[in-house]
Amino acid sequence: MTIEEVIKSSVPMSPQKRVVLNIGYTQNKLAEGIQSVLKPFDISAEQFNVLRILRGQKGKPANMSLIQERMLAKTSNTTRLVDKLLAKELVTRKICPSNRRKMEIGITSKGLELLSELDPVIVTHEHAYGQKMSVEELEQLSALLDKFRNL
Amino acid sequence: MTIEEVIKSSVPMSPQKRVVLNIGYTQNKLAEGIQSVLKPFDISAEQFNVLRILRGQKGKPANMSLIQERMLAKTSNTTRLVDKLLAKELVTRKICPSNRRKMEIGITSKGLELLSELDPVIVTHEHAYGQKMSVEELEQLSALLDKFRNL
DNA sequence: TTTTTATATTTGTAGCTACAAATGTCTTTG
DNA sequence: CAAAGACATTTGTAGCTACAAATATAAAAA
Repeated sequence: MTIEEVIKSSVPMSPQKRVVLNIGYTQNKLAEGIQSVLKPFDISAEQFNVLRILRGQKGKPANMSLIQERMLAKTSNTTRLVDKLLAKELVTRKICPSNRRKMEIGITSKGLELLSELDPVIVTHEHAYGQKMSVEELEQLSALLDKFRNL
Repeated sequence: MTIEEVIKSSVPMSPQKRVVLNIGYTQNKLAEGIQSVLKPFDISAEQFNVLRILRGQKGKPANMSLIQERMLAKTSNTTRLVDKLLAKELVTRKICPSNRRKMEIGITSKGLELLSELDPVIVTHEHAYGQKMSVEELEQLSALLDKFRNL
């Protein structure tokens, strides 16, 4: 389905507006998919994201602002996400001894195990999209998105 | 900034994954923008969306399922959005006389006035993006997004 | 050293989605 | 007609973001 068919609008629209709608719609579809893939594991997409960031630290503990910075969604409320992960024993949190304003967040082995279970499932989901496109087209799509954002 | 620079990941990733991330990031940026544009008018992006759908009905009242269907976000909780709009006197809601299970939602003149105030502001925001692209590139971007979703 | 300012995080409030269960109304069927 | 089923919407619960205000600690300035 093209975006035109999806919204079956009566009035014609500018290419800009069509792109804006199309990005929104496509992102919705992607998010729904991820969500349903994660659901059986009792973890939200955002919590999953935090776990991946922590794994990326390779042992080094992360503080809250580092996590926030990497989250793409400006003001995801990191405190409350970490609270949830803590309750599931997927992360640890302790006050940084050298600077007691900061927190040191680490991933537990239980957290790492969950991620290694999830990895293949997520890859499968991500690679379900764009199957009908060549690598060149995929790269072009990313390049056009980069250019689109460029104000 | 390219998406690579945004996430500064240490490991290389597949073109598919890069696109997935890029769509998410771009949509975030767009949503933030819309939100800040609507903020002074005390209306959320979702409420704005419902209002536009109602205007599109050109006088015909809409029932809840019609609104839901047009909302792109599968399960936006239409009841609660309409509640908010009702409180601001931007819409009307009454039980459909021919089928009392249904609701008839209409936009008030106050709602229409708000929309006509918002229209130019939104267009300006939408057209801020993609300024550095040709119409052909914008159309190509939409086409690639359509193709990407095509499972 | 005391005050001020900056930094790091948390918390409160309001709005949102996702999903399932509950409610109320119509329609079909025995 | 009455029960069973389908349909349209609402409501409850849990998770999420956005923004601002509050807290706590560290660093800088007077």
